[in-house]
Amino acid sequence: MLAIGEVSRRSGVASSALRFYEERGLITSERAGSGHRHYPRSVLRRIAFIVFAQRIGLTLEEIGAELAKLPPHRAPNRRDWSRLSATWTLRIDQRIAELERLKAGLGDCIGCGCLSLKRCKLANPGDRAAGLGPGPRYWIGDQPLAGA
Amino acid sequence: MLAIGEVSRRSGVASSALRFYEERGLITSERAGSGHRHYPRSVLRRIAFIVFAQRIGLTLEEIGAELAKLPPHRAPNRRDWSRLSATWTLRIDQRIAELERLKAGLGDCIGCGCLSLKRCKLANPGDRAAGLGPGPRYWIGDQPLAGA
DNA sequence: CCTTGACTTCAAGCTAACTTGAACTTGTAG
DNA sequence: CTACAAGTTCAAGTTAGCTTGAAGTCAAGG
Repeated sequence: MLAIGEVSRRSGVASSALRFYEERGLITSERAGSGHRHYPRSVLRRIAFIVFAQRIGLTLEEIGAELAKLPPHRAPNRRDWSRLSATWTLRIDQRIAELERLKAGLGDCIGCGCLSLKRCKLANPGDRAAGLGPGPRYWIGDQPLAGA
Repeated sequence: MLAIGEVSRRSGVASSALRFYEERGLITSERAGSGHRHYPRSVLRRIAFIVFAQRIGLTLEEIGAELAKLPPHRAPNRRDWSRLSATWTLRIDQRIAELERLKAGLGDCIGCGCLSLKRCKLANPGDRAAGLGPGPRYWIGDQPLAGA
């Protein structure tokens, strides 16, 4: 069992962040009689997952949903983890594809002045990986005219 | 010359956002006697640039710095724009490379439980494209032990 | 002239993901 | 026993990128 400071040092994630993750239900801890948190070693793998997932572009809420799929009362094994990461691979590929499209569009769209909202769909609408807040962005594929 | 509502409709960017961009120096407007903003058509291309750049992962501050490189008293031409986007291509490639590393690391690191801070450097330290706030993240390449 | 809608400014609010500070308790070393 | 580091909770602050609301102005149609 590890104290919060120990986990923080080993993971590189601040203690305050760990408490925050716990509040959000991403990790759990047992409490000593004193009230101090104690973590099993396996929490480190869980934290690694969180950090990787963030880097890929998932929100903490999404990450929480993924983690909830792990077996509740058993230490996750290799297969459990790889099942989760399978969906990531898809997301990563989608994000890469979007970046490739953006790259290709740099010359075509900004360079040439093609600002037609109909022609210039560089990104797939469904992608929330880059999570840039609300508000329509026709150029990035939000379908300005079709539909509603 | 276009009114702010017109620019908003054509670009898909909210009027409030346009005012915000102006406040941050990303775009400029002329004022009618009434105080209303009037934009030249060229502002649309500038806005397109902003939207694309955000999608790639640049902050508004970085975008402002890029836009500041455009000729001040002349409408930017194709070459001007492509000069700017040249640096983006590099960023995009770096980000793609990071995503590829993450993808490759999914199985290796989380799957197998390799949580060693020394071995598990999946991302390049300098990359701010994903901009996930402060705090060290050893696993993503922040060099925990070397250096200070 | 009156209404309506588009515009103005300014201040405050929002979300995500944390951090920071205050005030307090616990565990350990000397 | 006394320090002091490390832990606790809770509330409030931070940054980015806007949005929303209040209060008021301006322009065009009837």
